[in-house]
Amino acid sequence: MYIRDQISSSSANLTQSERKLATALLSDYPYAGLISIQELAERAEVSPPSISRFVTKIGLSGYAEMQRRLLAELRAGDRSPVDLHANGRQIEGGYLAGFLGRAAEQIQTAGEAVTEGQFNRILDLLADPKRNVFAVGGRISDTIAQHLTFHLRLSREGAYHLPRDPETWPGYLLRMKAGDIFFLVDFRRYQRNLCQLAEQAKKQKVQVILMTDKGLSPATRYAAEVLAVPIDTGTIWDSYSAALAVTEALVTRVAEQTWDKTRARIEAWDAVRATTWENEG
Amino acid sequence: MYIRDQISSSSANLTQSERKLATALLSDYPYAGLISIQELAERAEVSPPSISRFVTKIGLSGYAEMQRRLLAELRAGDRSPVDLHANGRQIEGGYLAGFLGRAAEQIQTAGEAVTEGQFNRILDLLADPKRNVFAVGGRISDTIAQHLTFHLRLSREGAYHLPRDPETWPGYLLRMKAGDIFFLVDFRRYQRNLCQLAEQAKKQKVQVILMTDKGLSPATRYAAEVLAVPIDTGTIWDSYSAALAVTEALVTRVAEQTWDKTRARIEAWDAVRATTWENEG
DNA sequence: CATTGACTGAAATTACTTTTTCAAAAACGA
DNA sequence: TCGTTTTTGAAAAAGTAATTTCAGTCAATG
Repeated sequence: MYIRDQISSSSANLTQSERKLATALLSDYPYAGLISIQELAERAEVSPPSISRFVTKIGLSGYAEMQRRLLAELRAGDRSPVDLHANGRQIEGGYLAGFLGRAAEQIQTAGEAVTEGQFNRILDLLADPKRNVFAVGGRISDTIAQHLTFHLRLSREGAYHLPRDPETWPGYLLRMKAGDIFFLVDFRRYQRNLCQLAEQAKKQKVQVILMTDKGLSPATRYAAEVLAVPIDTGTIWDSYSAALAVTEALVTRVAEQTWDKTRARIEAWDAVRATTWENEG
Repeated sequence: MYIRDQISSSSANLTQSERKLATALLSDYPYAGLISIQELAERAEVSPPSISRFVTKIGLSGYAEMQRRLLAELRAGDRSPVDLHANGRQIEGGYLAGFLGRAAEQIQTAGEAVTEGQFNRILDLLADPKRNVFAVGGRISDTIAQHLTFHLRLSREGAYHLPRDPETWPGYLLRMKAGDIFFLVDFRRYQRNLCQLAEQAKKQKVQVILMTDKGLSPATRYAAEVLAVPIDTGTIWDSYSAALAVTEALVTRVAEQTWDKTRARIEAWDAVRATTWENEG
C-alpha cells in the first residue's frame, strides 16, 4: 500500500496540524517526505513532534520507515515508466521489437554505470603485456569470458580461459603471479566456487576484475575493479547483451591500441589455419 | 553538475575502496546514495569512513549534501526519466560511450531487419519438441550458438551444440533426421567447412536456420530461414551484441511459451547441481 | 465562568548517523 | 627484501535527528 493511500485513508480523523502535514506531504509527493523531520516541520508549519505522532498514527513505525517506503515507491515508479515504454513498443511492434528495445536501453544504462576512467584503467591492465590474463565466468556468463579471451589472444599473449571444470582451477591458480589479472564474470546466481577462486587470486596479489550485475556478486570484496552492467530485462531470463557490448568495447580498444601487434598475430593465425583444418572441412 | 559527473570526473584518482563505492553508487543511481551511510557501506563493502572521505573528495561538504543534491536531481528529472535516459549525456562521451551507442543502434537495426513473422516461424521451429536442434558457429560467433543451446536445453530436450572440432561433425550429421533443425551462426569471414555442413544438412532434409550479417554467408543458399543481423560497428572488430540480443529474444520466448516444462527442467537441474559440484567448490 | 479533554510545541531525552582520530594493514618504491 | 607512504576500518567523538515528556493553550460543555 502506498504511503499516499495510507494518508488518505486516515484522513477522516486527523487533527488540524495533521491535516496541514498531510497537505504538505501530498502536495509534493513523495519528495516532501524525504527531507528531515525538522525541515518538513518548518515547511508544513507544524512542530516535529506532530509529525512524529502523525506517522505512527497512519500506521508506520516511525519517520524513518516512511522515508524508506517512499524511496522504495520512487524507485519502483522510476522503473515502471521505462517498462511501460518498453511494453508500449512491444504492443505496437511485436515481441522481438520489445525485447530488442529493452536490450538497447540496457546498453545505454551500462554506459552510465561504467565510467570512462574505469574503462581506461581496465584497458591499461588488459593491454599490459607483462600481465597474464585469466578469465572465467559462471554457468551461462562464461561465454562472455570466452569472448574476452578469444579476442585478447589475437592482440596479445598470455590470455587464458579457465575451463568449466573446477578440478582444473588449482593448476591455473598456481600459474598466476603477482600483478596478473583475473577477469571474473559472475551474474545473478552467484557461484560460490567462483567467489572463492577470486579470493584466492587476490591473496596471490592478482588483480581481480569483476563483471557483475547491480546485485553485486559476493566476489566484489576481492575485486580491484567492478564493472556493473545491467542484465534484468523484466523477462524470465536475463540479457547479456550489455555485458557483451562492454566486453567487446574492451577487447576492441585493446586491439586498436596494439594494432601492429594484433595485425601481425592475426596474420600468423590465419597462416596457420590456412595450412591446417580450417579450409579442408 | 550532476553527482554522477562529479564521480566520473574524479574517478582518475580514487583508491580501490573508493572505486568500489563509485561502482555501487553508479550502478543504482541515484537511489544507492539515498540510503544511510551505514547501509551503503554495507552494500558497497567498504567502511562508513571511506564513504565520508569519498564525498568530500569529490567536492561535496558531506554525505548530507550529497543526499540533498541527489534528491534535487531526482525531483528535477521526475517528469522525464526516459528522456534523461535516452538523450542525456553521451555526445561528449568517450570511447566506451561511443561504442555502446553504436551497439545500441545496431540492436535497433536488427529489429528492422528481422520481421516478427520470421521471428515467430523460427520460434515455432525451435519450440517444437519433435525436432532436435543442432547448433554451431564460426570461430568467434560460436559463443552465440553456445548461448542458444545452453538456454534451449533448459526449455526442452534434444538441443545439441556441435564441438569446435570438425572431426566430430560427421557423427552429428548421422544423428540428424528429416525435420530437425540446424542452427548455424556464421559471420563475416565465412568458414567453408560450416557452409559444407549446412549443405549436407539440407540434403538430409534438415531445416537450416542461418544467422549471419548483411554480407550474407555462402550458406544462405541452404537456409530455410536467414536471420540477418548487423555486426559492423566501424571499429576494427565486429560487435555481436545484436546477434546475442536476437538469440536471447528467441530463447527467452521459447522459455516463456513452454514455461511449465522449463520451470520443471530448471528445478531438476538445480537439484542435481546442488548435490554435486556447485556447493563444494 | 470554570472544567474537562484533546491538541500542540518547547525542552529534554534518546537514538542514531556522520565524522574524526588513530593504529594497523596494504601498496609502493628503492 | 626492507622501509616509506598511502589506504583502511575500528573505535571514539561530535553532531543531528527523532521521539517522548510535559506544561500550556484552546475549544467545548456543563
